[in-house]
Amino acid sequence: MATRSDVARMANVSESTVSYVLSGVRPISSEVRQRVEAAMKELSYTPHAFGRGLASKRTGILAVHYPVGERGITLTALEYIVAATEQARRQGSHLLLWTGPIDDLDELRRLTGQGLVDGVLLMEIWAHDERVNVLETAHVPFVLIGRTENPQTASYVDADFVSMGRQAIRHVVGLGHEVVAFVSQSAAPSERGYGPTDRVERAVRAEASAAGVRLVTVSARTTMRSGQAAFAEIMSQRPDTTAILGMNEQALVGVMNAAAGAGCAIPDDLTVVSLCIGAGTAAELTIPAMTTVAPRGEVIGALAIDHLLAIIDDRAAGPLQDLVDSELISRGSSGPARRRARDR
Amino acid sequence: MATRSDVARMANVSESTVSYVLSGVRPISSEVRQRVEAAMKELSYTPHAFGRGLASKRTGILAVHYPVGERGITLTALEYIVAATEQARRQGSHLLLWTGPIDDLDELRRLTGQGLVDGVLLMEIWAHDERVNVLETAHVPFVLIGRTENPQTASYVDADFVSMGRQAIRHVVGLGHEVVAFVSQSAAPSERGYGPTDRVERAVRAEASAAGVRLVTVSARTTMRSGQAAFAEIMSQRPDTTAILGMNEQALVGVMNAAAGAGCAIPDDLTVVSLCIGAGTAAELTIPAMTTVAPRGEVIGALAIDHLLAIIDDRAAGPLQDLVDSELISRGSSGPARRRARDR
DNA sequence: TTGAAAGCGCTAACAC
DNA sequence: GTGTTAGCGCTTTCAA
Repeated sequence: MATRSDVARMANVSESTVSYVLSGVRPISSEVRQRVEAAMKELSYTPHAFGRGLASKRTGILAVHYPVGERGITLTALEYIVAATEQARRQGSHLLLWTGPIDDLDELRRLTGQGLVDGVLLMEIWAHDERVNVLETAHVPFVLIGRTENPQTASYVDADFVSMGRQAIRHVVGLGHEVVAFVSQSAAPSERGYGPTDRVERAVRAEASAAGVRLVTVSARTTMRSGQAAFAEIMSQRPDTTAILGMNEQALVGVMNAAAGAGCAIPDDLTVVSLCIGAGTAAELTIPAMTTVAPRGEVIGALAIDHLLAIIDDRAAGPLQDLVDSELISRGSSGPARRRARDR
Repeated sequence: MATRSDVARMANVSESTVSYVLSGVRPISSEVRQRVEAAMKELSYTPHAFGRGLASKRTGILAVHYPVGERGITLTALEYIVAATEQARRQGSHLLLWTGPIDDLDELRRLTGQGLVDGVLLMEIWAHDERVNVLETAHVPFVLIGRTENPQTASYVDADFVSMGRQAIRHVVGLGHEVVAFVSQSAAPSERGYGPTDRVERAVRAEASAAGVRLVTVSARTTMRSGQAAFAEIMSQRPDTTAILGMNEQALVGVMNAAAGAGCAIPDDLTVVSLCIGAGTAAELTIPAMTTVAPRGEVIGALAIDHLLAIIDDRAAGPLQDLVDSELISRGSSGPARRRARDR
């Protein structure tokens, strides 16, 4: 591998001149520039990342922490990560993936203490997330994908769950539905302190009451069986329910299945809308495919990287905080409310 | 951040002694060792990765290239990546994720030319994969997850697709099935040169004929609708089919759906087995859940990292080539063949 | 407009 | 068993 001094020798200039040609912070005569560029091409010279990193205090490496844990990784989360990777690359940085436990703060300290990374992206943020403190005291630039309960000066990019609930309710209201059920997610121990589910639920409630629709809420675990039970419960509580929302895909698959079993056609007799906060994989696998309201992962991931780089480059005045609108994708599972329901 | 010289000063030793305490390649008196360790703790010293990297020619960073492309990323692939990340961490290395196009060889050259990474893991290997040449001529250690048509001296870890086909056939044969259908995956343009689908299909064919079962093959695209059509086609060709295998999840969901529609109960009337080469997400979302034969992603990912580190450390005599057995997970979609089928 | 030289934090001979 | 020192490849002041 050619080094800067090889290039300098070949171009008959000093070593520093080569650097300045590359960085462009100093005027260079076009004659010298040409010689240097020719030499670089000739030797197919690529600056050495570690040499540069040592000297410049900038490594060009960002890390993303996605604690895989028991929940496993979801396709939605993956979308964020891929988007972040691509945006980082576009901006000339590399992205390092770390999947260790969320509470392994020592490892986080070690990772940042090594001076390996310029900044960190944090995912799966808890309401009270210790990682924030660790990074703040270590003075390591970071951006949350998600939010703590009180982000204060922390920079974040998050899906706008309020608008997510609003979009879902407005969608069904626009289709004429008046009695709507919400399948909420019963909190597993591992969910404690994880905010999105609560936010979505509150938003759905608020928007439903603002729109004057009757909302019945039942809760289900993340299994199909539980969704089947939820459907039965809904129908016994409010047989006139014409639309079911939920943010728990597996349960919604169970709901659709139970509906079919009960002779209830989708979307003719029943509308189903999935609010994706996590998985995002079942929508295309049901018959009919599920209408979803889902975060725009590619926007969130890329924006988080932009913010992180802005902070690293000291271009950010205060904390950078953004909520990104979700996207409604109307597939086959939602349609106009039945006459019958209206006539009632 | 404390540096090595801070530690040396505090412990009243030379700077190199600090290094040797850390690396252990030189005998150190216990008295000195204690002083040094105390100083390191006191200053909460973490060796600087870039300093070490520059001096030692070892960066402690590995890269994994997963070309996301149009196919998107699958959960199976993700399992490999997460397993690799965790194994790398366990071995004291970091893993950098790169998702650029498979044919962006210049970017690959740049990545490795920067001296950033010690080695590379390649995923989604094509039959003729240019990346192999690029890395070989650049003398960058690498390991394939998958195989080229002729891997020769390249190290790889791959799922054993022959055993995968064999396991699936043996499973249904063991359950008494004698007429079996195989839903093959019609090759999309983006699949050209991607080997696993072919390997599985050949293995299924060979094992079926060895076991003396009748095998009818139909092909389907990766959609439910296509799977529904495939079911119809199978039933018109061989109405006595009692088991359907496939490696295309979406199509299998369609098959199960069409079967239900035709009054065909699973697993009582029909057994369905999914050979997972890619997605691996639908199995838990059908009713009943699908029996699968799937690669052991956590084994493959970890083994690939071990091999890569062995090559980097020059511990590998020749190419390291491994096939990893798949795992049959019997869920609800497979069961004994109906009497009726046997009586025939 | 260009060159010289002092580091960045660490490793690994080479001395003693 | 321990210290000294010459780099690793690059950036960036300071001089010219």
